[in-house]
Amino acid sequence: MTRPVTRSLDPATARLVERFGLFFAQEGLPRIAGRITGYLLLSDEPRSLDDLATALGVSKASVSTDARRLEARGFLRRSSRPGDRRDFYAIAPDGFRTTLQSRIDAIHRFGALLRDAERLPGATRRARDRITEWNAFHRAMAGSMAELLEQWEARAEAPASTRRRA
Amino acid sequence: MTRPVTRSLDPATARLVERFGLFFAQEGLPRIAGRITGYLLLSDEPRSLDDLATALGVSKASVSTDARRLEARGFLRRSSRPGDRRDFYAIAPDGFRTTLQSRIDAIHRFGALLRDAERLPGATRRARDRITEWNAFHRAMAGSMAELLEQWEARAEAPASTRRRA
DNA sequence: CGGTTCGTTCAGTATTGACTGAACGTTTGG
DNA sequence: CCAAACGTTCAGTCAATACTGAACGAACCG
Repeated sequence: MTRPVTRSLDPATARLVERFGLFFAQEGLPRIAGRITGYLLLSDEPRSLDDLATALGVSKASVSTDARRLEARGFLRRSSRPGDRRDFYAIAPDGFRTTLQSRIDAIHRFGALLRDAERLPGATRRARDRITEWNAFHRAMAGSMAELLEQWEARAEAPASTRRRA
Repeated sequence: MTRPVTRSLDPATARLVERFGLFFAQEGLPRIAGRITGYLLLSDEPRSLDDLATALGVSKASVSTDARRLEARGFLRRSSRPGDRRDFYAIAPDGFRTTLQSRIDAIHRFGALLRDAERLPGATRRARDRITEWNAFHRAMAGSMAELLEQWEARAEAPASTRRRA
């Protein structure tokens, strides 16, 4: 059980994991974080740092920092086992929930900026109106995302039989 | 009319514009792009490249590339005036629309990745189910954003009298 | 035709950040 | 105690990119 990953991944998996890395990089996040995410998404059991490092072919230092960063973002969950000193990482069950929440927070921070811009003494009437419209749009967007979040949580709490798929 | 901006901004405006720059930088975009956005958001008339450069205290080269990049993203609109060889930039009226659309596209690209991961031969049942759930969530999110977009366009097309302000 | 005024491009610099190997402190087990 | 196995940290390297000044080409104007 939980056989350690001593060798690299098979080509097909490696290619897919790499695509995760590239996607993350395109979004401005470290590529290794993407690879970790892709690999853990396909892993059933939580993986240790050494597992991740050898499977992905990167240094343990990078895995340590990136995994911890992903954990801080709520994307991964760190677990430990009795009698084992290692840390294990797995995809957090509600990972996207935390991610979406941080996106909503960012929108609100931008909204605060817009609010201050709107109140600037030098702002003309037209500028104020334009900013107000932006603000309304962003508020609507944050609201829409928050609503989706609530619906999803309600769905997650519903019994599996009432959903299309578990 | 359209008096050129030969000197820097007043302190309060400059501070706010700088906050836009910092916000953009935090989101992984060039800081100057944020400053341009903030400044144009407060400007009534479109601004020339030289106006932008002197007002923001940066080189014209930077303003040229960043303004063009923002234009490509649909964030700014470039205009010209008869008898004037200069280009003028202003906030695009439907700027957030294009921005949101590109966000939706990114989600769909990620969805394609998840679909491929789901179909990976080595994937176990549990992994497949986990990925399916992720995919459903992202699809719901893209749908929610697209819906918001439609609603907003409908609102934009409505006569001004039915809205709070034009 | 020059000379001026645009915008863009290009080479170069500086800054940021990803990534690594090695060192470190801690815990476990002999 | 010692040695091995953890995770973290730190100095250093490397690549990407933001930003600049100067050069460039095109359009306009005398």
